[in-house]
Amino acid sequence: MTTEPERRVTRRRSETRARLLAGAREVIAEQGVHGASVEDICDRAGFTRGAFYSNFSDKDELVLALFADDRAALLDRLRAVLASPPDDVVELMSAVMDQIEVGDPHLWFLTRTEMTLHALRTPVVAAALVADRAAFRAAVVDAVDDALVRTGRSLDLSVDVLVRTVEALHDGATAQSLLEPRALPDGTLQRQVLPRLMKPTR
Amino acid sequence: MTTEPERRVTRRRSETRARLLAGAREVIAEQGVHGASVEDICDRAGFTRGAFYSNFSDKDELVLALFADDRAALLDRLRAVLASPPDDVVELMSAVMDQIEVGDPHLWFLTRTEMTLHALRTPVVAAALVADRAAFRAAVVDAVDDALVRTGRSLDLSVDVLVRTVEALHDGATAQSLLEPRALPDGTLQRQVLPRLMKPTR
DNA sequence: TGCATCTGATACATTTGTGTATCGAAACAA
DNA sequence: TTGTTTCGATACACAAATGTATCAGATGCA
Repeated sequence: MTTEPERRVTRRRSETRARLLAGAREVIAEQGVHGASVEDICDRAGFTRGAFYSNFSDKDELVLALFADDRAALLDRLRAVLASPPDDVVELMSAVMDQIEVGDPHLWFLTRTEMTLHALRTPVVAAALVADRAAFRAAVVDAVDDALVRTGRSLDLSVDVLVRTVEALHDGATAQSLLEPRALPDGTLQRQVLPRLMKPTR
Repeated sequence: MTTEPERRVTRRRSETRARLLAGAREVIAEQGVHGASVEDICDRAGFTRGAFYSNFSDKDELVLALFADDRAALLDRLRAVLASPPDDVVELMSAVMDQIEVGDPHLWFLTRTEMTLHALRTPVVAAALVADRAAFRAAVVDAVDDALVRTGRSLDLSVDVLVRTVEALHDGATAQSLLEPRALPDGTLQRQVLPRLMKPTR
């Protein structure tokens, strides 16, 4: 075992890194992972490529960092909600769903979709994404089970299937809402369909 | 109004064009619209860039043609199914859903997702996509309404919302199935959830 | 068959993107 | 402060992609 170079990270550096990631998120949303050049990203963040290559070895590394950040942030938000879960399971699932998407739906959807595509094309990324999603589902399943026990009710649908369905529905519905904001305001479909999926019985 | 140059299209030419489109579909699925170079596409189709620029003015034009083809083909398949619709509405919707996706799910999903992303970034493309989807939904809604009248049943859910939900669910579920083919074989989620969404009543 | 047109390959010029090397300036420890 | 380390800008070399011009051979028509 050799000791690490032990580089200390200055405040300036971590802010530069954060700004580069934020810039990358926007540019990638606008142009896609391939379409976004390193130069585009730096311009957006207000740096030159020197700063970029000082912080990341190449674009792949930045993209990985960006996606990993997003997934970690999602898990954090989820845990925050599940810390004090509502008793009503429909409310609970609504609250969970609200955490999936945060900030501008456009930016969120494009980033998430780019992440999915990237995963489908890159097995290592797929593995990481699948693992994080499994953790997400497991946490929700536990919370829903607890709530059911607490209130003495039950669902006639596997909770795991329910969570997967909610995820799938949310993704697809958001795509439609972004394409037709007038005809289908964001969240409309989800709100109409979710209660119908889970009719708890005593 | 000036008359068009009136170029006649030889058999060879249309086959070249078709092969270029087929090559483009594959390469774009693998690398995304931006990631696919014109040269990549030509290699895949077995041509050089000369053939490409003889048939398309640039990559944008080819991408537009590819997506337009896909949408037209979908509408054709739909009409074929609706020519002899089953009486049972769940069966009917299943049959419709089967037409959405055709061939290799991987290729299908990646192409469709690239199309959605492209539309979200390009208003003109979005308009075309939205129009075609509206036509799709309208056709399905009519068919379902007919079937309901025929069998003297009714649904407790707007048919338009139902169709949108099925589309959304199908997209999201396919993404999950591609990422986790073992845990969630293709179509599993759809088959479990669809009947639950539409409980026809007398 | 012979002629005119069309098609797609090749070669070139240009643009765009990547990654590295260098160095002044900023940040921090003493 | 002063000395030392780290950061990010600039400049350069190289690679990849695009689009145009040209032309030999294929194709279709008379």
